[in-house]
Amino acid sequence: MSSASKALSLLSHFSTARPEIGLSQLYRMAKRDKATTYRHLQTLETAGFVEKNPLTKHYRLGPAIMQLAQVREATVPRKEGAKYALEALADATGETAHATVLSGQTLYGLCERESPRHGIRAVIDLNVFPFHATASGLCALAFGPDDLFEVATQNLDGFTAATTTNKRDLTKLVNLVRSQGFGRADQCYEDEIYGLSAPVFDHTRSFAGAVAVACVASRLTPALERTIMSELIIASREVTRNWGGTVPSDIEAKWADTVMHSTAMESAS
Amino acid sequence: MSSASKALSLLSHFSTARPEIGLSQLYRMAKRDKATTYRHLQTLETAGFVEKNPLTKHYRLGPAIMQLAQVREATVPRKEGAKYALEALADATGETAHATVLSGQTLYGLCERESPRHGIRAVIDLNVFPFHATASGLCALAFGPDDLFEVATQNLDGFTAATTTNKRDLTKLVNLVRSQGFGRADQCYEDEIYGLSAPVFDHTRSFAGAVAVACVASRLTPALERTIMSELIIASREVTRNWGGTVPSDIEAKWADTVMHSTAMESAS
DNA sequence: GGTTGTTGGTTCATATATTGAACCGTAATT
DNA sequence: AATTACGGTTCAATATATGAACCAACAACC
Repeated sequence: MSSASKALSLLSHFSTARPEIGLSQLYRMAKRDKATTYRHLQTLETAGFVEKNPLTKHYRLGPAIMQLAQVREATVPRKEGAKYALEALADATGETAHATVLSGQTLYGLCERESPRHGIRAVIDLNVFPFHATASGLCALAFGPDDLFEVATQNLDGFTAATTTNKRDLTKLVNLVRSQGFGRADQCYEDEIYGLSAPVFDHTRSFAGAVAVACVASRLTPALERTIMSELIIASREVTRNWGGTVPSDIEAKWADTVMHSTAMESAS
Repeated sequence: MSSASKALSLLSHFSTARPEIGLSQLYRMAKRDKATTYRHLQTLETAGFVEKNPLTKHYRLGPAIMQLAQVREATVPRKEGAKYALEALADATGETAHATVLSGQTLYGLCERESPRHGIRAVIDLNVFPFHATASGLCALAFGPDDLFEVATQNLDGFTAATTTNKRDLTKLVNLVRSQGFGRADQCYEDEIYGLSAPVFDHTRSFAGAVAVACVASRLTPALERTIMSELIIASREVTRNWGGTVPSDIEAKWADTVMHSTAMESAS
C-alpha cells in the first residue's frame, strides 16, 4: 500500500456522523501509527483536504474538496442527473431513495433523498456499498463487470443473520437479480431495512451505478413493493438518460416480466 | 515534498476548462516523471479521486470527491452560507460576485455568481487566490494572520503592469486596505478587471475569507463603486453571520468612514 | 507499407522518503 | 500530587518511491 493511499484513506473516516476527529481518535480508527497519521494529516492539511478546527485542534474535511467537487460536477454531472429522479422516487414510494456509482471496483454512495411521509425512515450512512449485502451491490454484481464477483468474495462480512456469506449462495442470488432486473436485499445489511434497486447505465453502454429504495421492512406490502419496482424503472431510465446511456432492451424486458408477474401474484391472492 | 502531496497536487491540474487529462499531458504539466505520475494516478484511481474515461483512457476527477464534498458541506456549510448573499451581491451590483475561504496559508475560491445584467462579465477561474494581486488576497493580508505576509512575499509574480511586486509597496497597499476595510485590486491580476472585497469572519472571531466583486474596469463609475462597497458590507455581514461569526466593530467603523468619505467626494464633485 | 512520433503502460536497480517506538510538554481528571 | 489523556516531535531502521530505459499499439505521413 502506497503512502499516498494511506493518507487518502484517512479521509474516509470522516462522515456526517463524525465530522471532526482528533489525532488520537483517528490513528486508532485507522489502526496506524500516531506519528504517521499526524504527518499524513499535515500533508492533507497543506493540500487543503482537511483543516483544523482551531478551537478543538480536531481535524475536519477541508475546502479543497469543495473546489474539486465543483470541477467534478461540471465534468460529470451525475449527482445533478440523479437528483430529481431520486426526489420523485422518494415522493412516490414514501421511502428513502438513493443512488450509487461504480468507479473501478468500488461502489460509492452518490446522493440520497428521504421521504417526508413517515416519521420512521431508513437513513443511508454508507460511503462504500458492500456488493454482497446491499441491493445496489447485487445489481453491480449482476450487471457490472465480471471481475467484481471476485472482489466481492474477498470480503463476505456477515452484517446480519440474513447476509449471504458464501460464494455458492451469492452466485444464486446474483443470478436471481440478473433474471429479475432488480437487486433485492432483505435485511442483509441492516435489520429492518429492505432494499430494492435497479441498475443505471452510462454512455459506454455499461453498468454505471444503481438507484435504490431502502424501506422500513415492517412497512413493506406487496402493493408497496410493486410501486417501488415501477418507480425504480422510471428512475433508472431517467438517470441512465442523464448519464448519457440507454437502458439495454434485455433489462427492460426483464423488468416488464418481473412487474407483470408480481401483479399477477397480487391479483390472484 | 511527500509523495502523498505530490499525488494530491495532480488533482489541482483538473479544471472546468481541462476536465480530462491524459497521462502524458499530465506528467508534462506537473513536470514529473511519467512512471511516477502513472503510479500516483493509479493510487488516486483506487481511492476514487480520479477515474478513467474508458473511451479515451484519459483521467478525470472521480466520485469519491463528491461524497467527501457532501460531508464537508454538512460539516461546514460555508458554501450554502455564502450562496444567497452572493446572489444578492451580483444582482445589486450587476457584476460578478465571489467568495473565498482561507485555510491554513492558502486562500481558496469557494463559489461565484455572475450577474445576468451585462453581456460582458468578469469570470473567476481561480482555485487559489494570490495574496498580493487580488482584492480578496489583500483582505487576507490585511485582516488575516500576520504570517500570511511572509507567505505572500515568497511569490510576488507580476501578472499585469499594475501588479505590486515589491515588499515595500505591498506593505503600503495592505495598510491602505486595513484602514479602509476593503480590499482593492485595480487590474492587478488581470487587465480590465477591477476587484473590490470585504473580509468575512468565523466563529473563532478571526478572518475566514472574503466576499468580493470583480467588475469590468471600463464600466466602473464612482457611483457603481459606492454601490459595490455598500453591498459588500451587507454581504460580508450576512456571510459572517452564517459562518458563525460577527464583524468586529473596528471593521464596521472603517467601512462607515470609507463609504461616507466616498459619498462626500461624489456630492462635492 | 514502412517510417516516425505519439500514446498508455511496465520494468528493475538505485536511493530517497516513510516509518514507528519512545519521547516531550500541556491540560484535564482523580 | 499522581495519573491519564491529548497533540506534537525525534531519529535510527528500512520499506518505499523513483526514473531511465523499455514495450506494444495506434495514427499520421511520405
